[in-house]
Amino acid sequence: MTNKDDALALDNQLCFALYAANRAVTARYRPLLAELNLTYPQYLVLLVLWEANREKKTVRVSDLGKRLRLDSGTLTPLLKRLAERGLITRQRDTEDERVVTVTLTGEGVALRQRASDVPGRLLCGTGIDQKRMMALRDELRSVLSLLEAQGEPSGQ
Amino acid sequence: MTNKDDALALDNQLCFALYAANRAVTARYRPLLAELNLTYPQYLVLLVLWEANREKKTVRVSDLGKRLRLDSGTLTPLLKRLAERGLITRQRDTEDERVVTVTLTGEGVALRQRASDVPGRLLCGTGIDQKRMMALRDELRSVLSLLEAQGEPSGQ
DNA sequence: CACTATTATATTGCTCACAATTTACTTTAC
DNA sequence: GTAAAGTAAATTGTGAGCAATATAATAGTG
Repeated sequence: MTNKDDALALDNQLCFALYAANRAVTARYRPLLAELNLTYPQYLVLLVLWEANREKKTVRVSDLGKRLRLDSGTLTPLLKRLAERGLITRQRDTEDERVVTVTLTGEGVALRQRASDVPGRLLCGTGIDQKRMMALRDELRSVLSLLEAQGEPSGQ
Repeated sequence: MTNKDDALALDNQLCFALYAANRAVTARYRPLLAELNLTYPQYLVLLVLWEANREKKTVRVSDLGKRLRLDSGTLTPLLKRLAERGLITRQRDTEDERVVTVTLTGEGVALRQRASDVPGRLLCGTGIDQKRMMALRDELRSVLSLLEAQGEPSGQ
């Protein structure tokens, strides 16, 4: 009795803590990203594109999906909005016409500099120090890999 | 240069770890909650209602909002769906007609038992032990309160 | 070469999240 | 008591997320 009550309560706490913390962080980003006219998922996509751009790598929609754990149902409309804003171009690969390659425009590349102070501005004043942040990040990553590891093999 | 590059690197960002871990956890819940015909946010709302029910407390829409950090734009349609399914009732307070009180139906109360094994089933096989889970929960809570603490005072 | 399976993206439909606005009611000030 | 300010939900509109399905192209099999 108390066991299952506790289980439901703790469950409540951990899953809710994750859920609430995630939304609190994105809420912090919102005003900063609004200055760049970006949403949080759009910013994440651009982070991947900026990184690839520096390494002269091409990025396909499926690459973004793997990296961000998002499917085409989420990415396609998001990328269309970024394309409409002139930050990226989407074009079908001529080699394999199933593939769509995403490329930053000049404007898209330029936006990187305007975004470069976002991470710094976000944390300043929160009282969360670097070391603690990285420890939490590492713990979350570890949990993520545990969650992603199993389920795949046995799952249908 | 390298500093700002590192800061903008996706993998370095706490926010992405949080974002991905949160979605991975809700993805784990999804099949379990689907058996109860519930979504994850609906489950969170019910956790609050079950708790309040045990303490014989009444819950208003605004109480749910405070607890879950959600506004009426999210809660109203969600609660309407739960009401349509016969799990809750929504009724305007006669004392103060601006207020809507949310109450579990018998079916809503009964669902608690069917949900009681969800937390146990979720974690089994992930290799995440209780102690670690609680530490993570505490750290997330602490970060959440830091994020929520400041911003309020200066903000409009 | 036809046939099947696989892969990559797009589309549709449903459910959050949240900003901005609206509606209705209550409280406060005068 | 009436006007103004404040409060509680609901509504509207936009942008995710994701399941399920559709479309189209490639790869593999006989």
